[in-house]
Amino acid sequence: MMLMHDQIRLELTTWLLPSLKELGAQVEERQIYNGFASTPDSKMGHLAFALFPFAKELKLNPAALAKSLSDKLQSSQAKPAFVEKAQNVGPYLNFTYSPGHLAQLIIPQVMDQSFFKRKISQDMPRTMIEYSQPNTHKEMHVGHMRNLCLGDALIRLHRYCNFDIVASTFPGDVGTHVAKCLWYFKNHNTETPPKERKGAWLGRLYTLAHNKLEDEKGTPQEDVNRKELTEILAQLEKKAGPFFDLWLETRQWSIDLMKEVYAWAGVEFDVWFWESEVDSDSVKLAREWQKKGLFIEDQGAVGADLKDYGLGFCLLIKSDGNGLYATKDVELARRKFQEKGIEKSLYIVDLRQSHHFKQVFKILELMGFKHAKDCFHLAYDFVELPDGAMSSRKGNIVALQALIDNMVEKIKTDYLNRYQGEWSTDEIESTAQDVARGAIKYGMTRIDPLKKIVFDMTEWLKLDGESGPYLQYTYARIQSMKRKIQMSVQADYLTLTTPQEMELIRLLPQFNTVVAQACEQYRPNVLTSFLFDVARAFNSFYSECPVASAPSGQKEARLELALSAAQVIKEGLALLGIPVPQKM
RNA sequence: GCACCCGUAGCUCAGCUGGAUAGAGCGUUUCCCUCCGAAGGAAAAGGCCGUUGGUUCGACUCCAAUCGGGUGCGCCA
Repeated sequence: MMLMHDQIRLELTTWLLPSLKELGAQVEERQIYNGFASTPDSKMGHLAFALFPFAKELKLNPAALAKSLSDKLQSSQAKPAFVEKAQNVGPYLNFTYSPGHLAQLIIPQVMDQSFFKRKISQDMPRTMIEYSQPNTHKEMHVGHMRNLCLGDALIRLHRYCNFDIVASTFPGDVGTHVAKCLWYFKNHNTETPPKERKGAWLGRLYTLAHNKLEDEKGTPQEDVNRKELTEILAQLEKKAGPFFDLWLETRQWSIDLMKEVYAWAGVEFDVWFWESEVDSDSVKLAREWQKKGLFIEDQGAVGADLKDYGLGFCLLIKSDGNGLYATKDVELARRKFQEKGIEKSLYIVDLRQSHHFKQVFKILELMGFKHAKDCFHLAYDFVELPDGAMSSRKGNIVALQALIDNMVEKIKTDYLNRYQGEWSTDEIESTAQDVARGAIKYGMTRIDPLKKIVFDMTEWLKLDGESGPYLQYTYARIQSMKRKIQMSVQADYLTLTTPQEMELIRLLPQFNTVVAQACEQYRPNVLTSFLFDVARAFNSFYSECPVASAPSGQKEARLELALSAAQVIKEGLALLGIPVPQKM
């Protein structure tokens, strides 16, 4: 359960509760706590409390109730220090903050990190988040990156909110795509494998294989090809023969590629499930339930008839005796709960699989699996190119490693090479890498998961406006201030009075609430837009409020405000897996 | 045919469990580095929130219908 952790709302709640009760309302703390909303304009106050629901209960005019409440509050002694005034405006009670007092409350907590350690929730179910299901023998592209960034961000968000999270991945290392790739490798390839990035090279062979097979459809060669592929699949099935050996070797190349990508992205999995490992057990499980009568035979194949539930027919065992993706997912779900001791299971897979997961979860339910209700598919829309969908079969993909190289190069030539001589080559390189991480991860998480992303390379290389580098730049700017400005006396927070200071102070304490919301809604973009607001507020403050030249006391307060903004940005970006450079 | 997702400014997107005058970024047009980092800031222009009904004191938000786009629906994963 999510807790009421926002100190500002809590203090206001405590203040309002007695007065509302005196007025006859049957209210609980949480109702009030959840009743605060932002005002349309800071001139009207900084936080609003709408009286509609209480007026309805008391059968009063909301505006009149707001007036009575406001009157009662004037005589109340418990007014929080950060409230400058509470004013009834129509049906609302609007609170205007005193920026200095709010700063006094918030800045020390942010500076000593205690703000980020508040308990946001308790008793949350042990949850497995499965994400990143790349195929071996194919190249990884920007589409995979969306899944990776989304999954990683959700894991970090959940952990921040006290969830016990098990991160898992389920790569596809068996199936016809593998056979096609190996077939081409052995029978048609003339190139020698490169020394580095073999996984990417192998992925390109897959595309060549696919195209060759397509081209030869309808020719006498088609039959030959099919027989060769069947033989390869048979060897993989038996786990013996030259193709099995080749599979072992090339599979590792793909795994190396995945691991390189994961290392670059700072992603770590607690559990790796392999399709090849659940394959045979999954078929056995399906056979058992066929005997129990849950799955039926039809046209030589076996599956679950889900027509009563509007889910059609879910095929589980092909007429050749092999299982399918759904078969594996049924067995995998069993393993997750029974072997890993989880209480909730989240699957991050693109929305094309929605139907698949509905079928799988229904089958689990029909099998009497008590955790069927604890399985959730988080569907996200995929990444498209300006000229349409990406497909490794067609080969029109933006390869991940190429994208990263491209971006790093661009960052160096456009920005960082100007520091040559001043910074070491390593510093330039690692900063460029971090900025590229920022650009890609922010770009992938800033869009609502349910909306598609059109990947336009030139747009992504711009790095201005609402982007990861904008936030990183803001952070680096503040670090630079920190290096240059000395603090000599105690900060006098009450000197913080400008609208820019107010706006920034008002935003910072919302961090935990925003993170909780992003987590609950599985939408990291809630966090990205908040961080962007903070950075924008800071940059506005920066241009309007001189720090170094401010009188002592105010100088310290402003610097601490800036440093607090930097802390929030850093913590927030960390939840998106984005590093912050000290300079850039 | 059925199901799911999306439809807000020229483009890309925000808009919290319904609430006060719908907001950003990019692009366009102007300004701002004798001052802590211009990957920055300030300002202007740009909207019948796909359409039509309904629920409500109140709808971009909820419901229904409809149009447009996308994706799925038995031997791929």
